[in-house]
Amino acid sequence: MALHIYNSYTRKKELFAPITPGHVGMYVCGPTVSGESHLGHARPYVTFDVVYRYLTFKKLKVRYVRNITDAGHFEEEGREAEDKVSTKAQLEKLEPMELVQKYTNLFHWAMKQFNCIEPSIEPTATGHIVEQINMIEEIIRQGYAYEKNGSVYFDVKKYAAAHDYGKLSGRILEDLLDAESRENSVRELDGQQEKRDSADFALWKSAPPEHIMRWKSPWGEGFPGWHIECSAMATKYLGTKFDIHGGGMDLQFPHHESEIAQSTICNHTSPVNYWMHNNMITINGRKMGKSYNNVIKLTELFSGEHPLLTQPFHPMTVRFFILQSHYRSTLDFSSEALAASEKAVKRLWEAYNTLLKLPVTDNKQASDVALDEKITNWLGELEEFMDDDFNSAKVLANLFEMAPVINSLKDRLIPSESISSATLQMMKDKWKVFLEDIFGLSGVEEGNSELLQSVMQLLIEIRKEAKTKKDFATSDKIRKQLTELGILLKDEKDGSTSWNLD
RNA sequence: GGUCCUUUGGCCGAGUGGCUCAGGCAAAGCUCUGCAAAAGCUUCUACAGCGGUUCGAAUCCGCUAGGGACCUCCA
Repeated sequence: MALHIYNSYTRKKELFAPITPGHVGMYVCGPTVSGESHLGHARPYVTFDVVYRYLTFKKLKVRYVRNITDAGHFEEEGREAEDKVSTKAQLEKLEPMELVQKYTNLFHWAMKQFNCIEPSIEPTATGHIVEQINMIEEIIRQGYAYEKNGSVYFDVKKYAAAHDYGKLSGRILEDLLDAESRENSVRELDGQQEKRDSADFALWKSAPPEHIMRWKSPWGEGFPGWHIECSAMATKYLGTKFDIHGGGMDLQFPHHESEIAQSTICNHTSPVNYWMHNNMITINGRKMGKSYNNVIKLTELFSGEHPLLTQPFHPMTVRFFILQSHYRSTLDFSSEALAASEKAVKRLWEAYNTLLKLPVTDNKQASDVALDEKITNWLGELEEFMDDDFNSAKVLANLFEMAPVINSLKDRLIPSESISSATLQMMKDKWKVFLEDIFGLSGVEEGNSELLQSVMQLLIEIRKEAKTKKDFATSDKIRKQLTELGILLKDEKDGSTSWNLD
C-alpha cells in the first residue's frame, strides 16, 4: 500500500503523488507570536512534524515551510495601554518587535521540548512585506481587488463568478455574499463599511496613526492582511503549486479559502494539491481557545501550575497523548487522560529499552512459528497504518501488543529461541524507526548523570548484601527512602536490581 | 439562522458491513517475589435511542435526542 492522505479539499482519501517525484513541498500555518502557545497549538505542530518525519522515512526530500506570523493584524499585548501613552521615551515604550521576539523564542523552546524537527524554512511575515505588496499589486492589476481609503480588499463576488469559492470550507456562496441580509449578521469589523461586499477580505489595511506596526505601500502606510502572508511566502519558497498545505481546521475559513483565491488569481493556478487539517483539542468538550478562556499554556502544562492540572506533564507525555488519537478527530483533554498517557508512554518506552538489550543470537528457525508470524504481522502493519492517512493510534496499539512479548522474552517466560533472530532484529529496527524517527518520542529520564549511576550502583550493592543477610529492615529502608526521592527499585528475575526515575 | 461534524465499555480513544480481538488507563483474581514494585497470565464493562436496507450493521440510510465546530481573531 502506498501513502494515502485525506484531502480536505475533495473530502476523500487520495493516493499521494508528489508534483516533483522524490520531492515534497509542504507549508504549515505557523503561530501568531502575539502570545504564549497553549496545548491546542501543540497539535498541528506535532501532527505535521510526524507527517514530515514520515515523508522523510518514505525517502522523500521534503521542503517544510512554516511561517511565523509577526505582522500587523494582531492585537499586541499591552497595545491598548501603549496607544494612550505615546509621550513616553523610546526605551520606555512598548516595542512590538520585542514581544514578537519573546514569543518566538518561547515557541521555539516549546517545539524543542516536543522534539519537533525545525522546518526547512521559517519565514516571517514582516520579512516578506515586499512580496506581499507585489502580490496585492498583481491582484489589483487583474481586477480582483480594489483600493478604498488606503486599504485594499479582495473582490470575492467577482472571483466567485468564475471560481469555486467556498469549496474548501464547504461554504455556500449566497450565504457569504450580502451577509447583512442574514438574521445574525456579522459582527462589526474594521472597515466593514468601505467594502463592496461584506464577504470581501482585506489584503492591505491602512494603519491608523496610533498603530505601531506600519509599512509604506502604494496605498499609503499600513500593514498586510492576514491571508496574504501565507500565499506570498508559500509561493516564494514552494512555487505556484505545491503538494501539501497543513493547519488547524479552524483555519479552513476564511484563512485557507482566501489563500486559494489570492493565489489562484495571482498565479493562475490553484496553489495546493493536498489540504490537510488537524482537528481541535477540546477541554470539557469545548474547543480550547483564547476566546473561550479555557487555554492551558504549554509552560503551565509542563510545570503543572494550572487549576485543571493535578500534576506537571512531560512534553513526551503530551506528544504521546496527541499521537494516541487520529489527527482528524477532536481530542479531549483532561488531567486524567494525560495521566493515563504518562503511564502508557512509560510502559512502552521501558519495553523499548528492554527490547534493545535483548541479545540477538543465531537462531535461524523459530520454535514458536505462530508467535514469530504474529510479530512479523504486527511489524508489517505499522507502515500500512501510517500509509492510511497517518494512523498513529493503530501503530501504537500494535506496539503495545508486542510489549508483553518483549517483557516475557526478557524474563524467559518465552524462550529466546521461540522467535528467529531475524524477527528479533527486525523488531529492534522497526521499533527504533517508528518510535524515535517517525513519532519523535524520546526517553523521559532526566538527571541520569554518571555520578547518579555510580551512587545508585553503590546503594544497590549495599542493599543486596543486606538482603543476602536477610536484613530486610535495611534493604527495605533503602528502597523506601529511594521511592520517596522518586527512584524506583525493581528486583529482576535474574537476581539483579534495576532502577528508574518515577 | 445557515453549513458541516460528532455520540463507542468507569475514563481516554482506534475501528467502518461478517471472522477471536483495537489499544491505553482504571478495577478484580492469580503467578513471580523475603515483602513490594515491575513483569506475566486471566477477567471485566461498548457501540446514544428508534426505525429501515441487508443473509448479516458499531459500521450504510432515515428520524429523534445530546454534544461540538465554522459562518469573526483562532492551531
